[in-house]
Amino acid sequence: MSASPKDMEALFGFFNEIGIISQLSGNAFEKAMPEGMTLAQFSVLNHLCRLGDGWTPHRIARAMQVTKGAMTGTLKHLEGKGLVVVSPDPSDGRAKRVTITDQGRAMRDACIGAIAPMMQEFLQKFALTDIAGAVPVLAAVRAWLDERRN
Amino acid sequence: MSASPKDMEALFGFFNEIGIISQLSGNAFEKAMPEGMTLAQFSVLNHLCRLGDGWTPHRIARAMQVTKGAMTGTLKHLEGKGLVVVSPDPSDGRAKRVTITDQGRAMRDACIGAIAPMMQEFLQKFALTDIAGAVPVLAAVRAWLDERRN
DNA sequence: TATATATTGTTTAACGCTAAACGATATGGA
DNA sequence: TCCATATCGTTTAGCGTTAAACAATATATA
Repeated sequence: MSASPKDMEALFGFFNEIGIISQLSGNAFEKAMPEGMTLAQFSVLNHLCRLGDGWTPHRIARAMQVTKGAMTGTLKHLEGKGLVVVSPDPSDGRAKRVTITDQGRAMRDACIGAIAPMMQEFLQKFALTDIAGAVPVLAAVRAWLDERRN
Repeated sequence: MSASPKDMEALFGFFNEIGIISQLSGNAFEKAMPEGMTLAQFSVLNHLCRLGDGWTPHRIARAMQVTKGAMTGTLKHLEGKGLVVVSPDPSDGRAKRVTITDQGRAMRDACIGAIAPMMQEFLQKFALTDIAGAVPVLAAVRAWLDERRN
């Protein structure tokens, strides 16, 4: 049995909403964050803070679901601002290691603080349970897409 | 009362899933579509097919939640492939009008056909009701972000 | 009517992303 | 040991996006 046009429309609507939310929310985040900080840059800092640093660029790229080339650029920006340090891996001549600096940690905290008011505003409008309720489906879809890609 | 760190995490998780799905799904679409067609280009064609053409670039840009500058580029690509025609508006010297060509309609159909197998695959894994069930929340969030932006 | 303001579309700079090609280094098998 | 293959990071080309500045045209107001 093949998908009816009606089903296609519904799926389209789903992915369309997702795409627009991604764009609008990412934009809102970047407008709130300290000058020059992007969502991609913040995500890396946040990742290093939460899960520890010393990772290779490649492994960070995989964790962020992004290509190596994209990560090269993002790390270059972060390094230029002194928020991370990228040094050669002593045990592997091909690899590098990424370390977050104190400045980087401070910037990550500043970003979270800058975003908090918007989150506040958001929670006044939406019940957290409704939002959290949608996450499992989203996570399943994300996992499927991620698996399918490889 | 302010949002707890736990709440922030949950919200972060929500927007993070959204961002990744947007990126992965957009990528999967573009890989399936005819060579050179992008999601942005297809979206414009689809819009013109479904809601009729003769729109101004600015109005299309608003409908797609995109800046005028972004639409200028997308229309240029579509026009270069002969999929749309952009002509001056007789009644307003500033404006232009966008018309879809027969080739454009054919390309839109080809894109939908190319995407169908993936949709098929998707529906074998996910219940449409689960997906459709998430749409109202997503639409509400999208509406909030859109309104908040202005 | 004349001037100020608003709207439309384009252009540019900066950032993000992918895909593909490359150089450098590791690793595993003949 | 030597060579083929794999992995890591960089670079480039191409597309998408925003924000901001511009030119051209419309509209409204004084």
